[in-house]
Amino acid sequence: MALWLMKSEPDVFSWDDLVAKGSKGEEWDGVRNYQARNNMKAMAIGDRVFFYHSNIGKEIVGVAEVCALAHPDSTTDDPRWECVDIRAVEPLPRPVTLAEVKDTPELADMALVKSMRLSVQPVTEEEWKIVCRMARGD
DNA sequence: GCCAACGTTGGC
DNA sequence: GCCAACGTTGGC
Repeated sequence: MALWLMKSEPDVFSWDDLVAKGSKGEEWDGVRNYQARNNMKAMAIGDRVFFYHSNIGKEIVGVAEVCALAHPDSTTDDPRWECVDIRAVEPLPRPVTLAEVKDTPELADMALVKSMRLSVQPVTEEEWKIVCRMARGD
């Protein structure tokens, strides 16, 4: 099972919006970046995804999972763009902010810091564990 | 709201 | 195929 992080501006689509979609989840449409799309094409059902609020909050707020493999993006006729569906699994006990990630030397290589503008990015197992630990507050 | 970073587009 | 122009993302 692979691990990922997806960004959303919460005033457009927030964690609460995803929770409200329930077990059917939501199509992650609108991505128009090849690297982000390639990451989605590499996803498998059940892959875990950190849900990150960009712009407002700038924090990782919850864990979601992939519930549909990459399929054509329904918001465009352009066959290049595909997307997966994700659904909420659980909120983090406490959000982990971008500032905290930046203050954590072990997370200096996270794509969140290094590839700031990439909206769908891989997360290593190590990074995942560290963020989860921070979210628990230990 | 500004602007730096960076990806994409299009002229040559 | 290069690179300047342009558009978008996202932190501040």
